[in-house]
This record gives sequence, structure tokens and C-alpha cells, in this order.
Amino acid sequence: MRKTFLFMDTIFNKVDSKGRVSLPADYRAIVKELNSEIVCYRSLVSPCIEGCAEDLLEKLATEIEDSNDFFSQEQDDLTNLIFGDAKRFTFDSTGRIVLTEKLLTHAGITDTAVFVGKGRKFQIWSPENWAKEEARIRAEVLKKRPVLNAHKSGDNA
Amino acid sequence: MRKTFLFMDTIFNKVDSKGRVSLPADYRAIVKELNSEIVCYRSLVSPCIEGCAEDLLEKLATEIEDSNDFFSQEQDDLTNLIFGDAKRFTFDSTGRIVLTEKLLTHAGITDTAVFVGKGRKFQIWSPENWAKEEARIRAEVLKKRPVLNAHKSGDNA
DNA sequence: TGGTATAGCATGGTAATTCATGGGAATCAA
DNA sequence: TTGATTCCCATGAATTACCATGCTATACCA
Repeated sequence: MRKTFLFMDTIFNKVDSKGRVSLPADYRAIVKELNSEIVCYRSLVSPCIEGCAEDLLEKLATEIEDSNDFFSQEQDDLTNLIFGDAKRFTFDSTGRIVLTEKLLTHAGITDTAVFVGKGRKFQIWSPENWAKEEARIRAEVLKKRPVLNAHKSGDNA
Repeated sequence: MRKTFLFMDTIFNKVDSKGRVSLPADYRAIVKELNSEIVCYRSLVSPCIEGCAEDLLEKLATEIEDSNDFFSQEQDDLTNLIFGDAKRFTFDSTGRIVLTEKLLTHAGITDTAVFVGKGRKFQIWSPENWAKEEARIRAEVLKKRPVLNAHKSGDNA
């Protein structure tokens, strides 16, 4: 029964006229296990919505609080932006949340939402924007592939 | 109690019309022992599926989380690519998982899946692609073998 | 050593459950 | 009251869990 808490996969769900979307079942399971709630906010850098479990923001807040490095001011500013924008979303008995007009507009979502897992976080895109983004990322990462291999230290051949 | 947690060997299993495959018994034993689950994703560089125990990705997520790089663009790309593509697979009481169309297509698998152990990870190939890949690997190793045996001085060619 | 019983595994089929989604009733705000 | 938002039920489709069978490798016994 012990689970890990990673948002994964790419899921296409419909957005109805009321702005309702099913949160993917796997995502729901994670939030439930964490005894947490979903929080969403506009991505600072991309035309998409970002989401995570509320306790990740809790951790982020604590980190910023305790951080002494020279990025802290910058991160503090970014954090303000996020917390100012973030909103809690509870899902109903069928597992749906109602996204706000502000978020939908920012992401250019009309009738279909694409959930993209990012580990501790996830993103919600319009199909069009996601197609572009995915292509960009694939090209970018393949260019830098050595980085993929270098992230581990204890890796002996 | 088990000594090792390494995926090994090469196993040919059938894929039925619904995409169901038996995960090799040895692999199952490992995953069970780790109290984890299987995660699969498309290989970035080969026409095959890659898999590992979920806690390997969990570690990666934790590393990213702890890197104080909450807003890094590069990490954004990397996590999108890995977690956006990865999917969790639980096996039923008979030890089968259901591979998705996306994965099967990427690997060119129709009715037979070849599981190839790679230590902490494993790969799933179509028999045809695996035959080619194995031949390529063998040729590659043979080519390098003289270098491995005879330690030449000044061999920076 | 050879032959047979046994347990574990891969695989096919099917029943049961879960999930996404549409519609409408109930609740709340102005 | 009207418009909007939240909650709940219904439904069809897709996914998953379960049961059954045949095969293979292993253990056991003579």
C-alpha cells in the first residue's frame, strides 16, 4: 500500500462549459495519500498552469525562510509571485476541479486540458501549446544529453 | 531475503491484444522486495521501452527538490521529459502489466516483448529491434576489445 | 539415474470495478 | 428572482482484478 508521490504521464481531459476538469485518477490518489490539497498557479515562464500538492508549497516557504544564499532575494520575490497567484482546488466526489478563468486564459485552454507530470509538480497545458513545448524540450534535452548521465554520483560501471 | 536487486537476463514474453505482458518472475520479485512499483517510459535514444523501480525516480525527484533550484529552466525541461513520459505500472495477481499504445508503438512491439536486464533498469524491445541492437553491441565491443587488452600509450585517437 | 509428482509461471478469457463526462438539482450571492 | 457555483446521480467506455488452463522447470522418490 505504500506509495510514492510522483506526478507522471501525460493525460488529455475535457474541460466542460463550466470549466470543470477531471483531475487524473493517479493524481487524485497521490493527493489523497498525502492528505493534502491541490494548489494551482500560473507558470511564471510558460503559457501553462502549474499545480502541486499543498505541502510542497509549505516546504518551499520554509526553505526560503531558512535560506541564506545569494539567490534568496530573487527566490523570495518569485515566491511572492507564486503565493499571490496560487489557489487551492478541492475536487468533488467524481474527482473534478473547476479551473478559474484567469488560469484557463493564461494557458490558452478552451475545451481540452493536458496534464503533464513533473514529479513533485505537474502542469496543465492546452493541446496546441503542449505540442510545441514538447517538441522544444525534446530538441533541447537531446542537445544536452550528457547532463542526463551526470546527475548521479555513485554510479560505477 | 534477497542479496541483489538487479534486473538481468533476456526474456521473451507474449503481448496479447490488450497489451498485456507478464513481467518476468525475477523482475516481479525485485519490485516486490523493494516494496515499489514499475515505471516505464520511452527511451530517449533507442526504439525501446525503459523501465525501473519507482523509487529510482523518487530519488531523482528528491534530488531535484533538494537542489534549491525550484525555478530552474533546465530542470523544468528535464523533469517534463522524464516524468511527463513515465507511467506507473502495477501488475495484477498473475504478474501482468498493460503497456500503453504509445510505448508499444515507440518500441515497435506487436505480439512479443523482449525484456533485457540492465541492472537498476531494464529495457523492453521488439524481437526484431533487439536482434539488431544485440548485434550492434557485440560488434561495438569486439571493435574495442584490442584496446581493452593491449594498453597502448598515447591512444587519444 | 531415470521417471514421475509438484509447484511456479505464462497466457487466454471474462467478470467486476473504476473512470471520465454529461446533465440536472440544490445552494449561495447579489 | 436571477445568475452562478457546488454537489450529486447516471451512463458508457475503458481499465483492472480474478479464475482457469496448459506448460515447464524443479524436486522427489524408487
